[in-house]
Amino acid sequence: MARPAAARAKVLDAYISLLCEEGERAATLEATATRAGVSKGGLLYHFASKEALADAVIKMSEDFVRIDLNDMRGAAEGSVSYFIRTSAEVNTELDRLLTALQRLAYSGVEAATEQLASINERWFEVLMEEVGDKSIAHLVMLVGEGLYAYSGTPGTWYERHFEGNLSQLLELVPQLKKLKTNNE
Amino acid sequence: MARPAAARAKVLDAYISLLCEEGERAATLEATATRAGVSKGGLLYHFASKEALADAVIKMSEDFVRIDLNDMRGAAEGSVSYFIRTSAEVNTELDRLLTALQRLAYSGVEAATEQLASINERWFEVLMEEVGDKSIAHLVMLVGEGLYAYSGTPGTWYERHFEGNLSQLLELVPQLKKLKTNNE
DNA sequence: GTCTATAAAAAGATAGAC
DNA sequence: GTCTATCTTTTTATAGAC
Repeated sequence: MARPAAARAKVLDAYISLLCEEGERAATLEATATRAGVSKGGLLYHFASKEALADAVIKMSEDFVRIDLNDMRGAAEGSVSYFIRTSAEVNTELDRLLTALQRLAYSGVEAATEQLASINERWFEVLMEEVGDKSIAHLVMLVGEGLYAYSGTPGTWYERHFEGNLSQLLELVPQLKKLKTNNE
Repeated sequence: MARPAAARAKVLDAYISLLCEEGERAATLEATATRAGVSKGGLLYHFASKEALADAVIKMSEDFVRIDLNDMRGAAEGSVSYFIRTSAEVNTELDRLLTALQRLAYSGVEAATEQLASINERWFEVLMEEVGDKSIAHLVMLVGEGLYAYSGTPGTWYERHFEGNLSQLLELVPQLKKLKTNNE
């Protein structure tokens, strides 16, 4: 089995797409199977339950996050710029996975909540390595989360006012890193 | 009917609580009715359908947002500080309503998505009145969204690293307002 | 591996008694 | 206004043919 079950990957991709584009309520087994072009029975051969589908999303997110953390640490532009820039990216595989995770978490899937917490913890560690100051690292985390949240929801002020201005935000990064705080 | 239907308010409150604490999937008619201490039939007398419940959340959020926007405009500390400070507040009625809205939006309820978009648009307007510069207003919106997102999900780095440091973030506000951008 | 058919459970909603 | 009983639809999951 050099290339294991192309159908399995199609099902998982369909599930993630539905989560991202239409929300958790729409991501039923039936809708997922249909979008993947298989039957419900076919889907359930690869994923024995809905929980198994969610677990697969979590597992897949972990693979992509590890790559991201590695890239972030090695980024020539610095981890802060890398983090802010990529937080605004849409439709990368990592972004889709994070969005899917969030939809699951907000629907009540505990394991997804925990994975998101773990991811945030690790991003924060890498940022701290570069900026040293806790309050500045906090600020960067907040900006990143804001970018992620807004870029993922078209139709808000973001689309009308912000989109395209990311470069200006990135120009502020060196100034952000020099803000003075009262940290001990 | 000086005090119309205490039960109705209890049902709506139960629904909002379930959305916030356990996610949209858990907020079924049955669970909502049980938490409110009424039967399913009793619930359906006040809210004819699930959609009616969601609509009531949206309507109620509008009332509280109008008050918030007014307070924001009149805040002695300035709208930026007010916005950042209140974005980190948890368990205020407005915060609960915004969280409930978000859960609905991410589950696929269109009207909730639209209401959130409208709210963001109005916050942005008020911030612009104070800071003038688009990029700075963007930055503040992003920080606020980040604070809101993180403060609402216990168990992340926020709880372990940030909580209690809000005052330090607020001390950065005057510096943020003086950042230099290349806006025309 | 994938399908169809079917079962089992959960969720949303109606009807009518009180 | 609130309840119980019931119905319908949707969703999840199983069984077994191909």
